[in-house]
Amino acid sequence: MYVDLDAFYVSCELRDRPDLVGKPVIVGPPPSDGPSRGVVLSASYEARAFGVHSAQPAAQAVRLCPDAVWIPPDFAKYERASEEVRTLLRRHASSVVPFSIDEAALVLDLPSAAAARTLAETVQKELREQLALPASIGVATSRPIAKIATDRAKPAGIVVVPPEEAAAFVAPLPVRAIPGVGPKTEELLRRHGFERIGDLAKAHASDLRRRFGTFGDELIALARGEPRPEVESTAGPRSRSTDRTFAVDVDRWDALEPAVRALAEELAHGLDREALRYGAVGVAYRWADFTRSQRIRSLPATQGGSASLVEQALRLARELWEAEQGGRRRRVRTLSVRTERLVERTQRQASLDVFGAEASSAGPGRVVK
DNA sequence: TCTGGGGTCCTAGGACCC
DNA sequence: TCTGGGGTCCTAGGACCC
Repeated sequence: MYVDLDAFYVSCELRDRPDLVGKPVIVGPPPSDGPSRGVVLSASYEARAFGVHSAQPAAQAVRLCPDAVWIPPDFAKYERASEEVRTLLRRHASSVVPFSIDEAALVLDLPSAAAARTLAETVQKELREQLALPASIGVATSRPIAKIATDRAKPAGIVVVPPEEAAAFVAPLPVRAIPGVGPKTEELLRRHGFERIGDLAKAHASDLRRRFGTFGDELIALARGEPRPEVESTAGPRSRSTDRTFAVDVDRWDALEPAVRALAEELAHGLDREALRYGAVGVAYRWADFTRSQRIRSLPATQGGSASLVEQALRLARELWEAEQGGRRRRVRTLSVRTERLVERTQRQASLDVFGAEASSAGPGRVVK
């Protein structure tokens, strides 16, 4: 059972501002703060009627819907609401798998489509009445089909796909409706004669695997409506990053350097709050032409704390910058600092790291007691 | 009319090892 | 004088998601 909260950020804000219910509301950088390079994060359905949608440049949304009420984002508020939702969902399923701040799947074992519908109605009603959050719900025997069903249920609807009807349900839909198929893959599929999901059901597995890698097998299973058990992962986050887009594109190292330092410190504090250590550090630039360059380096042992992160990030940022100065000399639009190969900070791992540092300083092949 | 700030997974080539 | 078959790790980039 896939649960997707409708216009989530806006819905969270409307809980505090009931006077705005029924009006075009946009969560994003308010135009009253001056021209921004930001985008719409969430739009109420009243605003969507004007053509406003998430990820749209704010300036464009202002033109489309000049009377919309803009609210600056409050991510801490949305995180709290998301946790309220998960707590509610856990009362109905032993296993709840969160996919994003506004989506989660309940893993269930139900006797019939009718039972699924009854439960979906209960969950939807509780979300609305207890948390004042509208949700769309899809039910199927595989996650991608449940998600597709949820998309068809928006807004505030329920779509249950019984297993024997799954293939017929997806067959007429365009391949773009498949989660994981974006513009590029859509075009590739179209060139191979796959327009609708039903076309994929007849394809040869080996053929699709050759052209689309491991994704080919998933495409066929989905098109044939095959059930797929949900695998729960207990792994923690794999990376953490933080980005800033400059108000004006930057063309001097002097201006870049303090920003790298600030982002690295911010990231380090976030990792510290989460009790995470990192095994690799990276820096990325998005250039004025919107392409990206990245440099990432693995560390000999995991590290924590802001001093080393700042040092590593500055070195990488400088390298990436000098490489560009020897070439196209583009300006930096967005700066990112990221960490990868994250591990939880525990007593045991901390002591192993100390061992690793001593061992390497003692030279290769030595056993340190 | 320009395009945020987070993330995940996959592929591919090179270095290196047995 | 030439060179197999298997593997891991690292880095860069691409596609996609909310």
